[in-house]
Amino acid sequence: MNLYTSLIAQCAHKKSLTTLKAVHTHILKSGSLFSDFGHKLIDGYIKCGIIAEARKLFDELPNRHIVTWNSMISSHVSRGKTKEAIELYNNMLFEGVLPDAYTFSAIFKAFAEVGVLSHGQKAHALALVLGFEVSDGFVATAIVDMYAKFDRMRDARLVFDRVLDKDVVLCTALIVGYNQHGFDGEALEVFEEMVDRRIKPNEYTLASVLVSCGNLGDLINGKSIHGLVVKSGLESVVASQTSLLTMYSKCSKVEDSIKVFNQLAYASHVTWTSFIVGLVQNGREEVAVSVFREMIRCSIIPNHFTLSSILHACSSLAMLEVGEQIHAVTMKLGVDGNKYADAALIHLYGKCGTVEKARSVFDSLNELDLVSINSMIYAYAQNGFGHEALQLFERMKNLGLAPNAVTFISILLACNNAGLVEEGCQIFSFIRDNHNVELTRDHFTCMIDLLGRARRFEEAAMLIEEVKNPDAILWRTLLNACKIHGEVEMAEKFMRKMLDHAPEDGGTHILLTNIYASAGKWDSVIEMKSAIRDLRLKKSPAMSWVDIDREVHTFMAGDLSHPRAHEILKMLHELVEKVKNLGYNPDTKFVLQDLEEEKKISSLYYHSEKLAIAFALWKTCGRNTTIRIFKNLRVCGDCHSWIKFVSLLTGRDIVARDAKRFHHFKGGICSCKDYW
DNA sequence: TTAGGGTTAG
Repeated sequence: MNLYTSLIAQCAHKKSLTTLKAVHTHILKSGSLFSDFGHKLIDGYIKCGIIAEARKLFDELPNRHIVTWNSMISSHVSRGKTKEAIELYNNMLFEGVLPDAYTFSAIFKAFAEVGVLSHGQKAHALALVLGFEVSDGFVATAIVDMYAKFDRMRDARLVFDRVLDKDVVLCTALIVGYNQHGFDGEALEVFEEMVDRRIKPNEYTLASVLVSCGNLGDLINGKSIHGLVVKSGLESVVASQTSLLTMYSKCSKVEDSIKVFNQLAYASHVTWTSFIVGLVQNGREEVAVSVFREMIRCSIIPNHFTLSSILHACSSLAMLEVGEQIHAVTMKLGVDGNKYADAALIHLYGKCGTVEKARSVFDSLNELDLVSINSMIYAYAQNGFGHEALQLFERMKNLGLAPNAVTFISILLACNNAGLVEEGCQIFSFIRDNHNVELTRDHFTCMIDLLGRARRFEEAAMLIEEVKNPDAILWRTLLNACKIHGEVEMAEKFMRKMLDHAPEDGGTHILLTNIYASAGKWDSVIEMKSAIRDLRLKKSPAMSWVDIDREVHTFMAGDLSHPRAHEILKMLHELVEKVKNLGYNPDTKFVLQDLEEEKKISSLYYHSEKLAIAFALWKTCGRNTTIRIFKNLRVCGDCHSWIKFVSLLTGRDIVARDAKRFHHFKGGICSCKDYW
């Protein structure tokens, strides 16, 4: 008997299944009593990872011991077979075997995973009656963790407070619960409490509190916990490092995050991803792309977290070609089908002005959800496809999906960019009557733009009055509408009102200067310019860029410093002469300087978007690809008209993304139908 | 012979 016991123990220790099976057969042949060795064999099979065989023996075993029940239950839980674990637990109670601390520490995880709170609460009551809740740290931790997973932080806290001997794992479970539900302040409080009680935090604790510091932007605590990581000798623990660099990037200390990453001896795929995410969130998209390439070179496989982040980096910089390469990687890795990655792809194609590609990703989705539909509506909105956006909005409602604040911003933007005034007003009143969605400043900005551009200035101004603490952006939106319609007096009236709220807003001053300039009121322009000087405001220079063969070329208005300036100017003059024959007439009201007419015309020619297009046409001569240019400000009316003629003249499709939206020029027509 | 907590995304 002792020989079998020790043999089984050896097999379990070495995880040697073949020997275990041989011992098992030997026991059966020897005629020894199964009840004497059953428990040992079951333990052996569990340790060798063969749960099915353990279960078979368990079902045949008479007089099952509590330890064997516990082993069966916990082995099922740890392998994710939660339903079977709960079934075993219920059988155990049915047979009159009372659970102990080991049983409870395993079973609460199963209830949390299956998602039936009431069953978990019933087991909690039993643990309470049997006296395990306050006396056993393992049980208490499992209950705290379960309540946290059910989003019942108050219950978790009540249990935590009742426990007599709190240890590091129990405290960490509560901290994690708080941090995962957005209660970062509470997480830090528990951390301070444990430090006061002289409970030593470990790598699990530190990883979590660092995330909370990051979420709170609390660099002071973050840095002192960094010190603790070093002091505790946890610098080489990957999760602590991941949380550290996340903390720094969330506190906008991207350089520190880079420093942490560069000092790592090893980085897991999670660490690489966190690093990339931090870079993207801090506007370091280009660095993020090169880090992503480095990650691939190091044979670290990206997952849907990584891919959706890097796709967002491509969206921000409108890097279509790189984005397409990452789309291919996504497909190769089978990550397409993940809702976050798919939404990021739709977003990318929308941001790059390739709506048909966004739609093709959208059409390939097996299941539509709020995020994918929002992404598609936004793609339509930016590109001026108002009716398509509205159709999708209807489809969303028919599917029974409730629109959220993001949906409404996108749909209002869609109405705005397509000039669908009545539709926009209807949707805005719908949001007002629908108490599930709160109206934000963004919704108001969109409506003010829509109304202003439809010359409904008074209605727009009334909307601004409705907003608590209106910001300068709202007024600037209205002033921009005045500019489009040449309403100088109206603009002055709004400017006076606006100055009460945001007297030092540079954007508004510049806008009013431009309104005076386009109306030819040069005296007022001079006055405004001196006010702007007094405020020490700087106007951001107009800039356009174009990506050709993976190289980005940037152009500023009037700047002829490009190494190919000679070719660009030659092409530009040729284009201007040819489009004039087609009917292009330079419109000098877009020149915001007091110059002679002839000088005004030549200053129009050197607008940054014209330089970028001339360069792109020269560089891609003989190809028939779409030209994509990007501009930091809004495209000017004269350039808009010029590009239409150029698209007609050359037969090339031109897509321009300005600060607000896309313009697709084809055969002399723009997708915005001259409304922007 | 049996047990607990962590890091990344829209």
